[in-house]
Amino acid sequence: MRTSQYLLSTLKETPASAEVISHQLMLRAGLVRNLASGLYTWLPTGLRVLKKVENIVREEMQRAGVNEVLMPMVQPADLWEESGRLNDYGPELLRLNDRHKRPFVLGPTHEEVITKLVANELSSYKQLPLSLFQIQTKFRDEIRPRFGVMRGREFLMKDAYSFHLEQECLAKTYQKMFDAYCRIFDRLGLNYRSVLADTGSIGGDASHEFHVLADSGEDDIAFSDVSNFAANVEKAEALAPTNERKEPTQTLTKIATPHVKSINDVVSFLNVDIKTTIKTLLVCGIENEQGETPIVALVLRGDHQLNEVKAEHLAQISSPLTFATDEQVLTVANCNVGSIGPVGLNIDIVVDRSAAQLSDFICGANENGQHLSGVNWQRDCSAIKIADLRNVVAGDPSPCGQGKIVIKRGIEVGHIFQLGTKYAEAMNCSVLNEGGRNQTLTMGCYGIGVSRIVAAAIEQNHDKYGIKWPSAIAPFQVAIVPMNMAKSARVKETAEALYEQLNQAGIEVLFDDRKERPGVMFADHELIGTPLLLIVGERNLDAQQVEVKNRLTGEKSLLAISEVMSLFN
RNA sequence: CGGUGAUUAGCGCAGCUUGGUAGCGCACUUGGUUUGGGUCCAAGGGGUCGCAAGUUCGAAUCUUGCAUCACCGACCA
Repeated sequence: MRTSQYLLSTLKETPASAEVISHQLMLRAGLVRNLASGLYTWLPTGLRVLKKVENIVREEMQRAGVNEVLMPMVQPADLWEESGRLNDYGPELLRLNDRHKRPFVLGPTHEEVITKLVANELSSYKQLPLSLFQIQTKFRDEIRPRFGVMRGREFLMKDAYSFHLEQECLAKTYQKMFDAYCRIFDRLGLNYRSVLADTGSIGGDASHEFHVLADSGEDDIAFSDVSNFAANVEKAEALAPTNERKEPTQTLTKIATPHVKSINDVVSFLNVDIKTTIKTLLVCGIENEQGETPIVALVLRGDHQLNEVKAEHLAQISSPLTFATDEQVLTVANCNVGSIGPVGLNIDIVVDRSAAQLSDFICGANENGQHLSGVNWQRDCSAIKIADLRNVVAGDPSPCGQGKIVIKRGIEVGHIFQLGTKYAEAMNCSVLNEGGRNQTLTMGCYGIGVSRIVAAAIEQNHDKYGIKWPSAIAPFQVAIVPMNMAKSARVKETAEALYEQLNQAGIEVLFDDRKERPGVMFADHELIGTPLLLIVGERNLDAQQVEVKNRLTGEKSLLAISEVMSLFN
């Protein structure tokens, strides 16, 4: 490709709307352009990278024996009615009507469509197991699109689905997919980790996420500093303290705490250690037969944070987690938020393991402007349940039993689930088994965020000059940068000959034939991140040499023109 | 969904307080100059100042409404 025929579209200045480095560089290097919130056009350079990622994913899926299909992005709402997700999925699901007023949705994922397909196509256990994948645009009406293509509303995803008669077989395919994912991220040249994940609303038995480690990531990952344990913080268990709870030494005392509303207020007003305080959160429970929603109290140590996923998993808590309204709080606790405490509270109380370990602690008194000190479980408040409710924090013992927790940020680029029979049951997806009986299939699903990987790769591979592509996904393998080609016939001839030769060899080469000063060209190619530059100039032509510059290492060396092809062996 | 801020040329911004129909840098066009790290000089093109209404002789500027974009929050005990 010649730059004179190519939409380079690099920018000198950073558009004000771009926050993270990958978004800034994707705009500056001319990879994408914003159309509307969360919607992006892929320009030629960006599309080249996207296709590279896509092809690596495709090759590894095929190697793992997964069949490629392509399903519609627009799906009948009926299908979603059938699976029950039309209501469950919420406002992220974009709904629309066709000219006949028939309801449709834009597919945020394709479990319904694929399960329906397989239900129609398969009839015998002999056709199992079967795995299918597609690489396709998804649409999720994100509450807050941000960071460019990292969290766009429309994005490219590889989604795969496997179908099995037995859990055992699913587990095997799951492992195979896990291995395929490792190969994919290895080939992409990314620094990634597989981590234990929550199965979320999808349910199922096992789930792993694949995260690219980067400070701009939106997820917290908990690692052990000793073993290879890694889990999403949503999932990581906070172990119960091992030491015995201390006996009460203080008497229960009410203290006036005017205008004290938050834990931080309590700590500074009373000048106490935050670890001697607890906070009480009121949330909605499961609706009972009378159609009433009971309120449940969740109790945490002051310095700990509620893990919503863990809370939602509790039998008596409604999902999604909903906090009690101010009116409900007043009814239940006789006070406003900020003064709630477990003592004397006449509702279900679930206490986090760490909070349950405290003695002589401080909490709200269920009376505005009042707190209690010297509070002790059992003596002052006995009807409690204990559960793991909090996020792990750095320094906690690792749930694997070895080492301490370290927390790092990650960008979720892959997620695999053992789904079980949820969709197969809903969509009536079954085959005849060996005994001639109908048997519902069990499923796995496996996603990779193809467009997100492009952004994640940049987060991990850049410097102050621009992008440093891992060579597997670079838009071009090499750029020819001629010095003053307009004035030097020799330079022009040499550059043209090299271009011809590289093209013949099938190497992706960008020939910078613009009439620009050297500095402009160098800056553009460094921004775009082409791994190799071939610099052709009068200076080295007498010796029949070109200069080779490596974008990743910054190394420069001279190479005989006749030896250029040796760079690509 | 809540809060905050923004919207003036392709991009980055100034002008608004104190109303008199727009300016800077980059980019772009033309000519010259320069040519191994974003040359320099000169001339030029491009904006119904997000949209709508209002106040006024007169609105980018004041008022109101709307739209879009961005950031923060959605943990409050």
